[in-house]
Amino acid sequence: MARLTDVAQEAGVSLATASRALNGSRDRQVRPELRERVLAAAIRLNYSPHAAAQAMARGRSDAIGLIIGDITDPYFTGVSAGVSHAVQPSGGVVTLASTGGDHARRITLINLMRSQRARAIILAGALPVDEAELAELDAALAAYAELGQVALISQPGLTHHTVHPDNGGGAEALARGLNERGYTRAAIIAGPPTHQTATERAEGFARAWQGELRIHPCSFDRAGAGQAMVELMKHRPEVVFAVTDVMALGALAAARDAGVQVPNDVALAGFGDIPTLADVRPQLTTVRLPLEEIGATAVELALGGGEPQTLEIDVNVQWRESTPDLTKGL
Amino acid sequence: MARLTDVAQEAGVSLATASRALNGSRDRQVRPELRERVLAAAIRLNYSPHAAAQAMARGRSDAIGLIIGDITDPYFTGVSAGVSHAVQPSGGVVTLASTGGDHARRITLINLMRSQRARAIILAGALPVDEAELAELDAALAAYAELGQVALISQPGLTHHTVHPDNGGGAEALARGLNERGYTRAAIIAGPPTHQTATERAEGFARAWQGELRIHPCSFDRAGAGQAMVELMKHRPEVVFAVTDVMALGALAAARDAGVQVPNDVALAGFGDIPTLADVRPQLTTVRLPLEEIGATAVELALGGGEPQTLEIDVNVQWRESTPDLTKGL
DNA sequence: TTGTATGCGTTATCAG
DNA sequence: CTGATAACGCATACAA
Repeated sequence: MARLTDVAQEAGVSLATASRALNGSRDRQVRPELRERVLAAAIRLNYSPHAAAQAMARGRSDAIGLIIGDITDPYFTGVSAGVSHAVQPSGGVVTLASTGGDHARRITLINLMRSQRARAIILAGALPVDEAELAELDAALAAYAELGQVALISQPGLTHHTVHPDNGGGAEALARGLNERGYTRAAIIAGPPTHQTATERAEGFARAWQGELRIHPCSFDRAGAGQAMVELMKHRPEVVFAVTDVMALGALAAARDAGVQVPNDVALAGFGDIPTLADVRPQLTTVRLPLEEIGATAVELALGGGEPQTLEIDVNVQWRESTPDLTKGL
Repeated sequence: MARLTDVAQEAGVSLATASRALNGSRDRQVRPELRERVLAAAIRLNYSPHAAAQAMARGRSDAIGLIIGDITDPYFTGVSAGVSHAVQPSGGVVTLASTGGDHARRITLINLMRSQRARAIILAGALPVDEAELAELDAALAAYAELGQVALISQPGLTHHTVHPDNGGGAEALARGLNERGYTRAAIIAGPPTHQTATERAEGFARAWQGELRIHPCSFDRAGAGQAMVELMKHRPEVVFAVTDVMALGALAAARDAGVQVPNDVALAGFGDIPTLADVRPQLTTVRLPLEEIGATAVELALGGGEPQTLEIDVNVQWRESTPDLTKGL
């Protein structure tokens, strides 16, 4: 593979000149004629700059690291798309890696990004509740933070930039709206109590809800929600709130399997408004998270630098078929 | 940020020893006692190896580049998950980037991976049909190929490793099965004639189909498929085959909007079996692509080296509600 | 087993 | 404007 030295030689100029011609360092100019010669030589030799060498010589890298939970999860891919688009203009490169929900792997990935000397790390996904794990995460991020910016997409709690969707507020609005629509007996498919995002949503709902309420914990996925739904059906709630859309879909499938009709037998609401919902019937009421905006905001924060700040992202309820208005007759 | 030199000094050993202790080069051993000292020093100084420096000194990188079309597309995320899992054990790092379907950006990304000196490039997505574009792509890959392995997930046609889902065969099987189920008037929502994957599927279907057939080109997405569906409805086909699931869902939505019922008024089939389908009713007949397997196979091929070879991936039809058997009464 | 010295490809500093 | 040359941080051949 041709090196810059080779290009310089081929063009009959010095290494320094070749570097300046190809890279265009802004303080040094190169005579057009020479520049042409260098460019031509580079093309002739099929030259490709050695990114690692550049990074080392420059002492910095233009990569930004994005760590997500699961690449097949529409929540994360939505955020990733936002990050990707936002980074494009600044010519940055995104290194995407997913943890699969594994704490150890998340730490590993943070250290990996540190090794890469990434300009920033964006970490999407709920913070661990376990004290030891949180401390370990904090330590890993702190170690990185003396090198680059960190932006969290989750809950406030660590001293880094944070993008925080208003989970509690959204769930509150949902609860109030359901009350107004005549519902009085609700149940929450709440996910694990150890999951901060899940908890924020469940608590927000509970805070605003007027009436009977049953809270059923379960695993933070489709299957867990399905099982929870089966259990909850025994108590015949009027409406079920699942703390994520994916879980709401799991609940919907379980209901269908059990011969329970949504919304005739029970109303159902989710959280997130993932694209998948467009093709689901009945259309699901949910709380919309602007995923792309969330990702883009994280990039802004991370690249902007400055003191750590927390940005709240507004969410809003999308009322749809799965939660009909009971006050307007059947 | 602490360098290896600092660690060596702190531990009272030479640079070389520190390197060997932390990295464990296999031909040189380090006395356990010294190793402990180095490890302790590294932790004390919060040392993090400089990946770029390592890459340069070693003359190689352990990153593998994955280039996909769209990160929000379940087809690509499925493949990505497969790649990611397959790479894990070998300790590799995946750099994921998406082209957004833009040819120029794809070329840019290939060159970027070349700059990174990635050990392999996995390129997922249909090859361009445009001669000039194909030539440019070929050139970019050829330039990279003298440095690392290339694995294509698409159609055979370039001299690199290729993972090729049997699009034509799958579509043929679908067509035959529909004939057996009593259908005689079909239509294809075919996508753009310039899209190789779309074309393989449409042609496979046409090849095996016995009876009336109308082929309707459109853009390779949900919206295009919806418009196509509206057009096709005027001709009252018994069954419509959309060349991707996403397009089938677009068609389904369009049908619903037009008051046309699936499968009562028209049967519908897709291609891919993306996870989304689990929550769609009626359950959609489709041709299942084993996405994770496809991704994993690409990794095997790329990391295995050797002469370029093409691996065909078997697909199979999933018969579901959207294409009832007409020969069994209503 | 340990240490010394060299080179990886590039940028940046400093003279010409 | 151009050209030597010294870093950048690490791995490794070679020497001890």
